[in-house]
Amino acid sequence: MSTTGIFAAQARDLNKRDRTRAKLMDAAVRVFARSGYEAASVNEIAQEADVANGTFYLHFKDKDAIVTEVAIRIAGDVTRRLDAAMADLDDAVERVAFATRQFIDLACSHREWGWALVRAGASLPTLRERTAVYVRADLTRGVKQGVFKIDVDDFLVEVFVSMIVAALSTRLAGRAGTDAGSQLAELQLRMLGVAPARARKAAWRELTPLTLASDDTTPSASQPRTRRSRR
Amino acid sequence: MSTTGIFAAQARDLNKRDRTRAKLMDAAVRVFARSGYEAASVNEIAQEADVANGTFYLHFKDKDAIVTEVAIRIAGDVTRRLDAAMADLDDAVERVAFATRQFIDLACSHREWGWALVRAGASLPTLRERTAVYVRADLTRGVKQGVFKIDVDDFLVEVFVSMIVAALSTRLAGRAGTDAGSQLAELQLRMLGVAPARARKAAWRELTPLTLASDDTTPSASQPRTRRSRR
Amino acid sequence: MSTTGIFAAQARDLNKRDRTRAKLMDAAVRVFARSGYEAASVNEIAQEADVANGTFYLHFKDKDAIVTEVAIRIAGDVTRRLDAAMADLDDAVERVAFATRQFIDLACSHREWGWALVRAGASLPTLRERTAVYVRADLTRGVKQGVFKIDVDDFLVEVFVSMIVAALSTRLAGRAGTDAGSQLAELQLRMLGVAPARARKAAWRELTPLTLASDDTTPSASQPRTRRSRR
Amino acid sequence: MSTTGIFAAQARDLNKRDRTRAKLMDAAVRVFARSGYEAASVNEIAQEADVANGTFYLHFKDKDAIVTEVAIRIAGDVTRRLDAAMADLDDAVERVAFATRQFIDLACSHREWGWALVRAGASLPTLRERTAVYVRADLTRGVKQGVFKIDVDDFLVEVFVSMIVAALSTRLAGRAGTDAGSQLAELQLRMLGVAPARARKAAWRELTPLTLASDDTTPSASQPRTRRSRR
DNA sequence: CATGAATGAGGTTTCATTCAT
DNA sequence: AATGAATGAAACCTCATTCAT
Repeated sequence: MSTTGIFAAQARDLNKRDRTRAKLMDAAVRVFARSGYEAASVNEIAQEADVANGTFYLHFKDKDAIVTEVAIRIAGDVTRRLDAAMADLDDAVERVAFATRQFIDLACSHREWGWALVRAGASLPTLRERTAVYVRADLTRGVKQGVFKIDVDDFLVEVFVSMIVAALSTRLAGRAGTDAGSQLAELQLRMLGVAPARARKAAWRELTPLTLASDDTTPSASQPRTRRSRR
Repeated sequence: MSTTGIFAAQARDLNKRDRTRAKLMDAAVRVFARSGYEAASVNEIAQEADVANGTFYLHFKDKDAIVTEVAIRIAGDVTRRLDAAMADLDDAVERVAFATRQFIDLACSHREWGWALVRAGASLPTLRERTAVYVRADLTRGVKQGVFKIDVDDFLVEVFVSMIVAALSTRLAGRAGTDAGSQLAELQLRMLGVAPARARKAAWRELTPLTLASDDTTPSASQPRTRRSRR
Repeated sequence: MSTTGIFAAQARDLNKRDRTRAKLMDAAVRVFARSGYEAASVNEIAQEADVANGTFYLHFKDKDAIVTEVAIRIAGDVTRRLDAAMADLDDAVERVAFATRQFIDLACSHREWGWALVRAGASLPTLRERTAVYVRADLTRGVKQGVFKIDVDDFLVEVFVSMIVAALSTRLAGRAGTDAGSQLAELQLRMLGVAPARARKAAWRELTPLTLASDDTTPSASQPRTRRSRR
Repeated sequence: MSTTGIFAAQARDLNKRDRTRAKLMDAAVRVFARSGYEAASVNEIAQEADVANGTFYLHFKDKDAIVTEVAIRIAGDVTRRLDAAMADLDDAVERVAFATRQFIDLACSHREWGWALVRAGASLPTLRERTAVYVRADLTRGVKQGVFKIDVDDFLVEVFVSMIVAALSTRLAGRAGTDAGSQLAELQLRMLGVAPARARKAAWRELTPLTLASDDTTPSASQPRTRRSRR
């Protein structure tokens, strides 16, 4: 059960068809993490999911389809999670620092989709686009609040997101420590025009780790961990 | 001549073997630019180079070999070019701004290898590593000069390089204008801790475009183009 | 039915996978018979078996694998058959004559694997080794019975087996008659030191032809053909 | 000079064309010995001969042509050599024993063409045919002299030659000692109907080793070794 | 729904042979 | 004569996808 992937956990109570579908998606994430999108083979995914290869095509039109689906689901899960956690966070500086750090930590605590993100991310425009929306919103908010001295455009968003992916990759590869998120957040805030002292403070503030909803499904009251101290 | 690739241009006067080799390398760059490294096939490269498929193997063991060779050559050409142009530039702020901007402009004026860099860069560790050396040197220089407020480590270098690639990608895709280099340089300098005003000034200073040596080699005294405004 | 190969006949009642595998093995035997091992191509085997080329690789890693499998199966079938038929034959002279003759006749009545043996035998060390065990046993038996005046070693066994293959080859090529087996057996017995008269008698004794078990498996009581005159 | 092949040694004084041709033939022998005929590539032969690959085709139509040529030359050299050495040997028993033993010893002292014989012999029908003529002559002689009790036909000759090749192979592989020739000769004589005592005596008689003419070319009077004691 | 054998297009790689130099 | 780069047919093998069960 602990080795069961996120999607399977979420689908535990659904019908068989959906459970098989979820098994395939989890398998895909693991395989993409291992080998990247191009090198992943449908057979490998099916095998990893412990179903016959033909079964794959009952659930997905082709390899592209599962990638897209996985990307959408991950993006959805994560942004929903982050969004909820930041609901009462108004300050753009804090939001950006929080989102960057939590995203990196989240991806690192689910190494498989962290790697999938890094290894297959290039082939997942959907993922980048969906993420970009949230990034852009927070950057714009910061401009409106007068704390970010930048023009928010595609260019900036792209650069901003790439920094996160680069940080994630370096951290997953073990070439950065657990405070990679804080380091990056500080760099990003300075880049956006936030005063160094303020950037540092926001980036290194104590943080309660998030977990993906799925993990909670298991026991019930065991995790009262949505309580985060917000400034 | 304009359709002839860089390598072929450089090999114009060499023997047939080397000219074919150069044709293959130019073709590889075009194909990588078009489809990325993974999707590129040896046959496609050979076809693009207008040689028989078997010919490829007279020159390179496999796809990896040509990619490595291409990466080494590009990295060599570019860093040699940039290095020479920055020989008498001492100020780290100016160096970083100059290098970032010229690199992006250079890559954009050789769209094919610009795209190859973006599309296949992940599979070109050699390229990243070789580039990283120069980046690190300038970042360290800035720290020593007291203008950068950062710790220089793998993490920072990786993030820094990723920003350049992201900017390049956005610009090549037409989602950023010709001043993408300046925009990015400004962001980077602020990120490194340079005062905003100073960052802006260095990033937007007038600049004489570089060209790759190859294009020049032919005529001799014709280009007095090492004229760079020095602050 | 007569064009169906031995393996396919044996696999008639098995599942599809095994039947395809058997078809491939039969095809391999035919192709090896036609062109020898080296010249045989996987595609040719697949084509001969009337399956897609990719199908080959679902069943065998490469040409080596199928050749080994075929060799093991043939060696198994034949030695099992001969062994059973000689179960109550104690006299080494009779055993050697019987085995040599039956082997050659058997291989000639299954021309395809006879030729495969001859054409690909060199690449079937497994086959030679497995056969050698039985040969050696009978030679040793003869020495113990005092009828063979030889040292039994690798050298002798190798020479002995080569004689059989040479005889088989000549007979298959039509340059020897149906009594090639007897001729060879007589030569071999004399070579081993058996008195000429005794050699001749054993080598030319009337003989009931054997058939490979496979042909029988299907109909049950229909073939009371295990009637062999035992001396 | 000692590493120079036989053909090159023989061609020392010829014109350049013939020397190159000889180098190619020597190289072919070495390559066939290493890898067998099928696996040998023209490029490999050319490289071994230290000439450009295109040069091969100035001398031989194709791979088959050089094989045939080599076979003819070797067969010629050897049979000429053996023939000369047996010129005054009348007794068929002695001739057969002598030829078998000298052939095996000769092939073993020129390991390269010994192996070439074994590895590529199957593809050298010419070689077998040319050898067969001499074998047949001696067998027939023995029948006429009343010492061999056999029918001389293709079948017998084929078996007889195969025994020699098998013995040679076993010896080259190191699985038989230096007296393999004698062992085999004794077996063959018994097989042919020679009385065991006589067979043994002829097969184990003291023997002066032969060498191929080529080796002599080098020094002059140093080898007065064509003197063989003949009974 | 699920299975898993089979398909076949398309990739990789080798090598006998040709041909411009 | 010799060179050696280039050719292209043909081998090898993988894998997305289909289909009979």
